[in-house]
Amino acid sequence: MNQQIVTRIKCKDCPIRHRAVCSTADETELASMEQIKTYTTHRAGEPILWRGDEIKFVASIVDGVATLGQTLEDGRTQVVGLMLPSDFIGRPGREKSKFDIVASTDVTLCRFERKPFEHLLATTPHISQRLVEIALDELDAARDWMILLGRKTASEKIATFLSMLIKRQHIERIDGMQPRLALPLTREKIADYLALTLETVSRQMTALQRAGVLEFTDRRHFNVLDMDALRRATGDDEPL
Amino acid sequence: MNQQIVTRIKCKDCPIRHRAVCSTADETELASMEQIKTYTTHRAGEPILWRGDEIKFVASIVDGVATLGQTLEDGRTQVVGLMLPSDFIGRPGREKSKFDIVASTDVTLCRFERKPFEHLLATTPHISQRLVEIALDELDAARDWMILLGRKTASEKIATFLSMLIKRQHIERIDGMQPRLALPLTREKIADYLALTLETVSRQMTALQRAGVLEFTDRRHFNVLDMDALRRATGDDEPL
DNA sequence: TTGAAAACTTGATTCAGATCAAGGTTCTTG
DNA sequence: CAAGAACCTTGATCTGAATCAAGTTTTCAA
Repeated sequence: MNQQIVTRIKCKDCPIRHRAVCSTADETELASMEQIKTYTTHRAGEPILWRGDEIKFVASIVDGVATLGQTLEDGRTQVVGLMLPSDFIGRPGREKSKFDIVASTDVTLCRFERKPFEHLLATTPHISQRLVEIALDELDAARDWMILLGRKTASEKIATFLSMLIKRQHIERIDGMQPRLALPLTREKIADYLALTLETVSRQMTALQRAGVLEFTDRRHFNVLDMDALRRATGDDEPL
Repeated sequence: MNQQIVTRIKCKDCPIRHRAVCSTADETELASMEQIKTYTTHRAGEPILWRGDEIKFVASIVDGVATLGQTLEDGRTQVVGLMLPSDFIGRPGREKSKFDIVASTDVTLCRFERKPFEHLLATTPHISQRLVEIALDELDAARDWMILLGRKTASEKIATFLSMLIKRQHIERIDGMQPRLALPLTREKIADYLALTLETVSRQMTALQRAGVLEFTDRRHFNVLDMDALRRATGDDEPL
């Protein structure tokens, strides 16, 4: 596991301070977290943790994108989670990872050894409460993804994926400007996340472009031309 | 919502006492839970909570089976969770349900008004710790289901579903006896859970019977004749 | 007890997306 | 900066499961 320890950033200057597992921690609590944290970076494509590995640490994603993946015995794979900045990696109270975690872009982690973190959890209600919220939010997200995997068509899947990226990266339309997005995954990884093939992903993205819904500036960047059309193309009811 | 209040059962005599959200509660804590609980029953087929409804209560399933479901705007449906005895329904801290919850067999719930339960959570670390465990276990289960929905074939889906039923109902093979199982869902609901059609579910079950893996005694009951063959038919790696 | 509805099975046909195939474009690195 | 490797696109064909169809069996209410 190729990784590199980088300079510590002060928690109060941290870009994910207000959204991560530490968001509800007060100054004293933050000080104890600061004690036990380490920053590491992982290059795009490198594994962070394999299925079956001992879970030595938990972490928040500070920057970059990682995938949580599953594999069947014959090699078919499914990405079961997309981890963006402020998301929490690892599971307190579990010895071994059930999933492969792979850096999809260059990733910076704010890492805690598992044992000290578990101690912190047991003694700091603010942090354990935040972790419940995070777990329940992820559970809702996983269940939303289940209807996508089970019942949506290829074009609905692509539209839902792109809408989700826009929503989760907190990208807003600023007076008339159309949102511009970077795809953090290759066509192949998008296919693994949506349960399609890379050919189908490619074709459906081309179709959305031809329909005038969006416009690719290069293979990994696009502008949304018609946000409402994209929303309608997801097949979803209005969100609650 | 047709429901019926039934006689209270004492917590210490409760069949799910050792597995539900109350499992780590001590005697004092159990006493406070006993204060605010109510038992209700729901007939097979009746809704317990619709998507968009205000969440007035949370509950443990004492007996029976309920489904958590999602619907797309054109009516396509996906069951995103199967709730068995000791499972927890509802989400503290959320105002409205994101899912339809429907009794699939007759169901008995041990119910708590949401607000008093949230108070209990905030003041009873044992219960909130247990709720984190439950949420994280459900998250793992949801992610396991994602690879089924995305990448498994129809026959692997059926084999996985039947294996899961055996595992979650804690049915053991007792000296040579083959496990006998009741299907708690109709073919149509199984199809909604596995993202298949009811016709495909029917055909694949017939195929497993013809292959000698299992044997139906009637439409809702079967014996497993070859547990190893069933396990192999799931397509999974060995579990960790 | 019986008639209708619900649940299930089996067969024929269709189709969305997979697979197979052949190139084109953009990175990477020596 | 050249060449190989990744990554992506587009086309032709195939296939697993959906859809359409026609029954049979079971359940349940009147």
